[in-house]
Amino acid sequence: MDTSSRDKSFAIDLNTNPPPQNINSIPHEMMDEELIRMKEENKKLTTMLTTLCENYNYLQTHLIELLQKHNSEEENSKLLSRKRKAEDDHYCCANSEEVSPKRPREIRTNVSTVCVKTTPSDQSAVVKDGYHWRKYGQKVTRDNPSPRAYYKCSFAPSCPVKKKVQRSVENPSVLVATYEGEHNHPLPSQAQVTAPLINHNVTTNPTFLNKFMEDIDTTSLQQDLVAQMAHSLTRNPNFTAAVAAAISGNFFEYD
DNA sequence: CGAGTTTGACCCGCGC
DNA sequence: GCGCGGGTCAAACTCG
Repeated sequence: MDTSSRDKSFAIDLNTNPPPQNINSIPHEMMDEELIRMKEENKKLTTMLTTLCENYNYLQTHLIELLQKHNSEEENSKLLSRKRKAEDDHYCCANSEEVSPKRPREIRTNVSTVCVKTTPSDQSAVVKDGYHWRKYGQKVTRDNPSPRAYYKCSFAPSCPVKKKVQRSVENPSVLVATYEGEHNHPLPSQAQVTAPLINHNVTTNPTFLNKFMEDIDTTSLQQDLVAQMAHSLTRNPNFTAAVAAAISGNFFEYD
């Protein structure tokens, strides 16, 4: 996302009155009035921002649905590929009893992929999702130089959920976590959850999403928005003067 | 000392 | 049948 272009679209003209030359000459009544007006304006801005975020979330959800549809269509067109055949075998076994007697084949139910953007300095392949995971293996796969880590849910001993975490080939700053199965226990802690880029079930190849999702990280966008607004507000001399007036007004009240 | 991680070995399915 | 590659196991190791 281009920040410079957003500068203009998010610029806010508060249209506040210019500050008087001598702040002490303002009557208290006027200061109070101004303070109330600023509070109302602040409330309006908060409402605007909330609406903006809601609209954004709605659009993101809608877009993910469209991407899922797009990917499933793409998958259907590759029926003869080798990998596809292997996946078909996996899924057909979910409905059949023909499994190996030595090691029962994994029944892939509820496979979901979650992409999490990490900071470039963060080299750990850890996706904090609130659950407790125990690493039981690591492999370097052929199609990706980054090692793939294998985790089992360790919160409940009987929990069948497994997780694979690997950095994206296209964008190493994006961690791709693949979850298999369903937790048979409640979420241990929701406080530790980091905002994933996608928290919907996406049974598709995540690489297509990665490039796109880089740009719409929820957390960073909200931070960007706040930064943008703060930047616009602090650059507006009328706003800074009004804030100064309001603050000094408060000081007068305490005098 | 227990829980979690590392890592080499092993298992198994698949393609040739 | 053989080799390759992904997934799992388990002993050794680390850490709090």
